[in-house]
Amino acid sequence: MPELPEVETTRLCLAPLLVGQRLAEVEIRAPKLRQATPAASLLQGLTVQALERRAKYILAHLDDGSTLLIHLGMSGRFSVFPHQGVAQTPTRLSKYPKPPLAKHDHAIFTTDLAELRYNDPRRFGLLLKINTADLATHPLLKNLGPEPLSPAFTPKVFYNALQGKTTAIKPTLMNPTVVVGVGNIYASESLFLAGINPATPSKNIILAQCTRLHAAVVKVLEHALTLGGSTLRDYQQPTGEAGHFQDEFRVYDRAGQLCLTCGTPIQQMVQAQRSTYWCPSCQPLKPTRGRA
DNA sequence: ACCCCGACCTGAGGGC
DNA sequence: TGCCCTCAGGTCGGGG
Repeated sequence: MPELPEVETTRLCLAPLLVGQRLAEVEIRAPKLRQATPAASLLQGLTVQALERRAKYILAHLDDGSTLLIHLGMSGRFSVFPHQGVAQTPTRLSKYPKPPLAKHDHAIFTTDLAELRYNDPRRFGLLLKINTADLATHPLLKNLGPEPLSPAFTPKVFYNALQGKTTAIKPTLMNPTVVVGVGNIYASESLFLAGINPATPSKNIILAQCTRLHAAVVKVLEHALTLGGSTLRDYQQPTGEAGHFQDEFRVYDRAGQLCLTCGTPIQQMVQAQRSTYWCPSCQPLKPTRGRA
């Protein structure tokens, strides 16, 4: 499910239920996800001091000098269930009473406010406890590029990252050393918005195109974030509500349907073993002059 | 240093 | 109904 808007939506929903709260009970049911999971005894009793996001990771800073690194993989999600009588958080909490534990509920965190369940059918996700002091040099984090919604991500920084790259721009957009948080949906959507063909070699993107693509990435991610991300199949916000950006898709998952801008059928191809969607008319392969 | 590809998993959906 | 194939929002590590 999770690209930046979905992960950030998840973080925003979890934060009021976790920050400042003690993990009174922790149950770890899967010994291994992408990597071995930490024992519950290493987490239980600790207090969450802050909940941050870096790329598609959620970082729960704990009061023993460690951080729980959380990744949702392809199919991970949280569900939250407030305790009865607990004042509602700013987000409406729709699922109550809580159902029995489900298949693939791999971790359960209980605070004074709520029960939070981490579920991930495909187990590409991650729960990893590391020393907070080691975060910057940790192999999973040290090579990450700029956050797309931060001032560090500028057209010039982006342009420089494309130089020398023969790889097509679409898989490059998904390369986290270039920019983080952009996955398969938002890569296709951003390229459509910028009018750039996804097969264009990255190094052939001229500065003007790069500036448009930079703006498109920011716009698409921000728009998706305001709509709670995209719900395909089973993704949901921790409250159980769906996101709504899927109703705004211009190309993703629309193969054969007509382009909403020009009426040309949307095309689908495979790049780096992932589906890419694009409009051959709005996103011509040859660089065209004068397109808005 | 870059680039490509397989691997890691489960489940849903389509074709026969 | 059931089997078999393909596909799915991500990332890592090995080899060229």
